Amino acid sequence: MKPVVQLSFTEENYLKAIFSLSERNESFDTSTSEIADKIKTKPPTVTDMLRKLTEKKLISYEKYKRIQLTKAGKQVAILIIRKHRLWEVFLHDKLEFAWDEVHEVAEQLEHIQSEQLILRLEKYLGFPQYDPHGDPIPSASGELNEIKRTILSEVQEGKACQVVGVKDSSTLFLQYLQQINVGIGTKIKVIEKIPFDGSLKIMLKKDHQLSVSKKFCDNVLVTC
Amino acid sequence: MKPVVQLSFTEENYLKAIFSLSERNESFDTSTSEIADKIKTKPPTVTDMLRKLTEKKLISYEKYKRIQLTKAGKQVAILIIRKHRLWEVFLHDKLEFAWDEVHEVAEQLEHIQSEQLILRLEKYLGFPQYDPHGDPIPSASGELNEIKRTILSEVQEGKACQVVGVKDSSTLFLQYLQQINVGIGTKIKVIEKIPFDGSLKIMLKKDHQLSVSKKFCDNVLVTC
DNA sequence: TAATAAAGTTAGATTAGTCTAAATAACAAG
DNA sequence: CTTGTTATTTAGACTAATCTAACTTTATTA
Repeated sequence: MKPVVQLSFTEENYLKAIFSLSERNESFDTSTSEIADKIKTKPPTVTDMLRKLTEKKLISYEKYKRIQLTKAGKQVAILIIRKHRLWEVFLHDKLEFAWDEVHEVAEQLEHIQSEQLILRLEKYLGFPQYDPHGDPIPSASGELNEIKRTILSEVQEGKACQVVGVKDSSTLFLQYLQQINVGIGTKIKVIEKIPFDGSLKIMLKKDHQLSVSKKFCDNVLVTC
Repeated sequence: MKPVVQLSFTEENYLKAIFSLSERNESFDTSTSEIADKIKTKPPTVTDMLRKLTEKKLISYEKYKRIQLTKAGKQVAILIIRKHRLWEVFLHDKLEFAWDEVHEVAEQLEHIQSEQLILRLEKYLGFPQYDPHGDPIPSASGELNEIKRTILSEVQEGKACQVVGVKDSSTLFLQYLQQINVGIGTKIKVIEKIPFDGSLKIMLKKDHQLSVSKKFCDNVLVTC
């Protein structure tokens, strides 16, 4: 599903901002000043842009009311996010940028216009499903898996999660996982986090508690 | 040698255009209308930009006179060309774009701002010396080797050139080269091109003529 | 060398994106 | 339900990059 109109760099950034702000509440909408904050502009600038995006039928909006993306607008936003995340994978996996250094450059790369480029990049990277932050990468047709992955060490105390993969796939690590009976789908509840060494006390089944090291938790991928 | 000022996308394009137009004559200069043609704008637009670039000391220019890059302007232009050509190598070598498809996308990628990105990309690509068209890639400090490489099949009838490398480095091909006594530095004059099958009649030493196939000529890299 | 053509510049207007200051609408709270 | 605060929009102005039309300078050539 290709976007019909050619959008400017700036318009793309507004759509992306509206998308991510909308995702944060039940009604999937946002406001002028929230957008202004996010984009780092002033509200009047946003109002002008809202008029423009409304004309292009990318958002639905009425004066003084809250703002929502239309189906078309959402589609565009998701494709930008797709490009952003694929570039992040490239920067991290191939150019060896640290996971917290990739965002800034990907902000620029996401606006490069070439469908071929993204399709080939995706193939070259081996059709990754998640970016280096654990966020899911939308498909070329705009499907977005909502589930975010993180490492077990970042799960909050008291929260439960489910194993979806590992970072380190060394034999030693995989053997250890088998031994303690942890695999894809295993449910884990974080009982306690020890600040001293970053280790965790976790619960696997009812009453089956276990202590695991920081290193362990850094290599287990989970969803909440 | 980093550019001092932050330049816009557009300013960068003007500098690049002025650079390539200047390269084409003895006096290393160009004119308003040549630039307008190249950038696909109208002459008055160019005049405005010339004033701006003069203020920033990137070109030397006086009303109604011809235009030259300053040392600083040349430096900026060369760094953009460096980025452009490195991206071309990436697109060709890694993403498998054909050599004639890479230019358009590289035109966009060359404006991405991140020194780290380019340094890491260069390393990732194995410090290539030439882009897929045979044009030399400037170093990070702005040194540009002026010699352009091409394949032997593209040398004009009657012209002489010198071997600098091969594309195909299979044992069979290298053995054949050795057998006919062709290596790095060998001088070759193209006597005749046979349009029928693309084969060439070449002269190696005085009176030592030889016929070689199109396939052969496509795999020998030369400079003129 | 004077007339004419070509190249280049100035003047004035336009569009996209931004701003500040002022006006207006929506909301919240006594 | 009126009043005050906050959010939003309008009005008017600015900058960068572009254009057309008109004017000026340079180059050509008869």
